[in-house]
Amino acid sequence: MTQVPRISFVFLDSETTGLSRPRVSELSLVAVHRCSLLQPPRDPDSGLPLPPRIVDKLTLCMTPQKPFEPAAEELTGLSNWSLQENGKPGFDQAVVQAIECFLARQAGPVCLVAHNGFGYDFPLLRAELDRLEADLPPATGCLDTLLALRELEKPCKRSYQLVELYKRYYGQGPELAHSAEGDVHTLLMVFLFRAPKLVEWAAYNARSWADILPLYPQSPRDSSIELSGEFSPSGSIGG
DNA sequence: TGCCAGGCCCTCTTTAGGGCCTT
Repeated sequence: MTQVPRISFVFLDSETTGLSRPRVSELSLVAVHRCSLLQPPRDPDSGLPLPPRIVDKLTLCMTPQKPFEPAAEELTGLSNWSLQENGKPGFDQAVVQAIECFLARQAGPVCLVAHNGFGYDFPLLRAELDRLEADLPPATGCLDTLLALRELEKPCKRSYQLVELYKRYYGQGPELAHSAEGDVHTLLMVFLFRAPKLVEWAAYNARSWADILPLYPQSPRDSSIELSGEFSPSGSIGG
């Protein structure tokens, strides 16, 4: 059997204001013991993996200080109004500290796992951290299940949307979709279905967090939004 | 004023174009 370095896997999903220079509105991190990934409990009838014991979980909602795109607001059920009304601060130093503490609790090295992570979640997290001049531990690894599963299932050409993968593996749709916590659970179950291959794949193909570039560069416009600290619910910024 | 993502992958490809994937 191939020897695979001992890695802690942390599953990550973010909800955002949309697809154009997005800001994070919700972030969810889930840690599962390595043995739970490789030897999960299984349904005695179907043999399919059952949800494993989650050992650490962090879900944070935050006011993104940028108007939601209508499609994102409808999809996620979050809005600038609801988040601000509930007094949720933005992606600030407290969020950075929460992430740092969460990762520090895991037996290192940590490998973050996200679906389309290289194209979206990781560069987005990098952009948010850059804005605060913060960073993650340099030894942090990154695994993109979209890239990995496309590679492992070649020549499969069917959809690789997270929900479609879940349906394909488990024969039904996930219970929760388009909340960070719901999607991270869906991601975890998709990972479990292919866990031995993905764990081995990660050992040789995970990228370093240090190689993740921000989704977009910081601009003076970002700073002006930040400094204004407010936005109008109608969508205009700063008057 | 007007526009508004972008990287990756596949193929009817490579001097390109279109679809996928994330919200």
